[in-house]
Amino acid sequence: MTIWQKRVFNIVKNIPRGQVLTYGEVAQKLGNKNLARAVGNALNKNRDKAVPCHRVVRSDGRVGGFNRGSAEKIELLKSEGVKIINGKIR
DNA sequence: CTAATGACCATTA
DNA sequence: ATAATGGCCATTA
Repeated sequence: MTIWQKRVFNIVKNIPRGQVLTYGEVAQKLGNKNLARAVGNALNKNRDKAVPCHRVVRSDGRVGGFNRGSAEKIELLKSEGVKIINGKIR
């Protein structure tokens, strides 16, 4: 567990149910929007279900990756009321 | 130390 | 609309 992961998780942990943030938005909350890639890198290693890492998506509306597969990520989001059309948010 | 990798993003063609 | 490109940063080999 690195200090970077703690910073990322603290943001992601506060995402309400049914809401999503982009990797870039999370990066901006950390002070620098260029951290988007590193944010995904941290979430990739997360296996704690207390942090809803499935609520972080890409800026182009696609869901992005997931450690258990993108399909599972989509199902989780749909079960929370997030609308996904043709693999894209909204 | 360097180099490669990745759940990204904005720009360009 | 899609595809390629360059850049960004933390982690890992």
